[in-house]
Amino acid sequence: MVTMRDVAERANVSIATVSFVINGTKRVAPETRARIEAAIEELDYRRNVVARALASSRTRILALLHPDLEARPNATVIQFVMSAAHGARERGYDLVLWPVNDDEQMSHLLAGGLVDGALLMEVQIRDSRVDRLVASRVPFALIGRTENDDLPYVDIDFATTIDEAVGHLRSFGHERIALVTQRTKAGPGDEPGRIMRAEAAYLDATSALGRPPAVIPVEGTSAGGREAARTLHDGFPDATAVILVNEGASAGLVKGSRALGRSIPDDLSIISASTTRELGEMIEPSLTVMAAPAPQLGRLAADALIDQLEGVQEAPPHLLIPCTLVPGQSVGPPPQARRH
Amino acid sequence: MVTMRDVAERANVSIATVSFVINGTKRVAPETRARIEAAIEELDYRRNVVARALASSRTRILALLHPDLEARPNATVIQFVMSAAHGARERGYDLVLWPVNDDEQMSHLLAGGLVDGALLMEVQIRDSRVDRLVASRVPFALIGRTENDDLPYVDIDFATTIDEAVGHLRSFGHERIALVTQRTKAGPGDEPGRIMRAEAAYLDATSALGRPPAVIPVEGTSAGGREAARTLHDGFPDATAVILVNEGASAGLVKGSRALGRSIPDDLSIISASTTRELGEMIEPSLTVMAAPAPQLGRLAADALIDQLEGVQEAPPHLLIPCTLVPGQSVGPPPQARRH
DNA sequence: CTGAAAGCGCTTACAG
DNA sequence: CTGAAAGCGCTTACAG
Repeated sequence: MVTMRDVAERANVSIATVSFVINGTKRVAPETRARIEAAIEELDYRRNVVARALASSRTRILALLHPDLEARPNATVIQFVMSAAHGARERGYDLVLWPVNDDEQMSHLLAGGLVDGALLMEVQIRDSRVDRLVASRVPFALIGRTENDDLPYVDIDFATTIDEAVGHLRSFGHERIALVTQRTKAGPGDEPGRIMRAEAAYLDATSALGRPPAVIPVEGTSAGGREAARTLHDGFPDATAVILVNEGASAGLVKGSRALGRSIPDDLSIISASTTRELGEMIEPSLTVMAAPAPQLGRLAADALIDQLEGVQEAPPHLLIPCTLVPGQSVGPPPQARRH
Repeated sequence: MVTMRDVAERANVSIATVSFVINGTKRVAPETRARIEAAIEELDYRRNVVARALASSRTRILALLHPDLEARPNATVIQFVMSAAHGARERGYDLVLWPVNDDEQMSHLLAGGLVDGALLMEVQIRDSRVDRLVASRVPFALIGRTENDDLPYVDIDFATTIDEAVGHLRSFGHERIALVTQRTKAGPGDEPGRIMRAEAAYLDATSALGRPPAVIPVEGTSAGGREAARTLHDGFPDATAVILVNEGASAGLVKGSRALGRSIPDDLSIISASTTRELGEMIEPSLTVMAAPAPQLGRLAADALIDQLEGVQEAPPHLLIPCTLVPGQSVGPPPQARRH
């Protein structure tokens, strides 16, 4: 292994000077710099990142803390992960994946000094992991939000997203609109913020319509989607449209509704919010979706955290981005409107 | 920050002894050990992983090298990633995500000394990244295989998988079976091994049937799937069944075939090989799939690599696991058979 | 069974 | 503009 010492000897300088040119931390005479750069080139030298980390007490490694899902993570989660990894790499940082469900284990990992900062996914309204993070003194950024809006975060703007979805349906004449959400093992209050915020926005919008709300929480699976179709059919027969905030149940809702003899969109219009375009294309009829800005958000989260680590920024970042409407073939006028 | 020195002072021993009990590297008198453990507990000491890495020249970090996909990685890829991260963590290793397409950049990262070993995904028959990996002297395991079978790998057994798929279709009476593969930007020969191996197994099986082969390479997207439906319809009208080795095109093939007036499975039977159960459930009618052993393979790859690093193993690991048939509703008897 | 000491390969005040 | 030296927090022969 070629070390900085080898380079220094070959260039006839001290290792300090080599360090200065590699890091650009001090001005070095042009001729000296040239000699050093030549030596680096000739020896094919690469600075050891571990030694650098120890000496500078900066590892340039970030952790991505995510629940260790027995269930399959959905496509949106993946886009977060990949774009965060990419964004980090582009700025010279590495991203380690920490699949942890246990607060204790998380604190342990954080205390090991491997990472300079952490990104936390699947943040809940009340989230003990966030308390641990704060206590660990490791800088972080949340992907999602808690009740406490002061912490640095990056999140989907669910209020705007749901408003737009409702507006889209209303423009077709729908007034009775149901909401399918995701059931969590956690009790009420500990659910992911997206569920609570989407629900709040939905309640707002339906109260404006003067119609009683219809909220149906199911599992994020095909079976959950079919269950939602049944509940909708039996419990809310007057609903002419439904908005999903449950990626995994989307396909099941469509299949389940059709199995119950309801044609889409003739009998029922469907919008799946906070998901991917690809999902919409896979389903028949093509689903109208609100595409999540996951690819941007992952990178933004990484950038926000790195800015914080490098002292580039002023205030803690608070970024909210709504989903984008991607029309498919699952939304049309409600049955009454078509009859007239 | 509390260091090993703090612990040593509090327990009245040298830091060497503290190191011995933490790592279990040397026997220590029970009373001494107890004093040290108490001190660790009281000070809530956590060994610094960076210092340990530098001193022991073992970072306990693994890299997961994967292409930096502009396109969305499919569900199977994700399962690999997540299970590899989980498997690594369980053995005390961290997994960093390295989205790299450029060989040069890969070598650079490898030379930095951050990782003890690497896992390489999306391996191609001829793969310059593998040559770089070998040259870098960093231990590795492949997820997939090159031509050179001597290197350590973990892979899906495509030959067996395709054989089973063909067998399943033949048991329903199909004789004319087409294969839809994935088109790659790389030239022939540089495609992912799974395509070549699946194709070879398919050619074998169809030659046994005495029928000319029908191989249709398309993009791994919904549009690609629809294109495959058209090609199949126009170019191979006598085919009564099709096997996909193209996860992303599965839904499009179903939608496209139905759009062309072909009922599934009445007019055309479909099996999607090397994908997830979830994909099968999402599609209407439910797709018969060969579920990829991705959740196991990711972990096995991590285990194989770690065994290698820790000198636990004898020979380089060569693990092949076939996909599992999960019957859906997309396979039935061919039209001729039903007519009789 | 325990300790003193060298060393891992860098960065960074501090001098000059 | 450059260098000598301390130090980052550990591990690991080597002695005793």
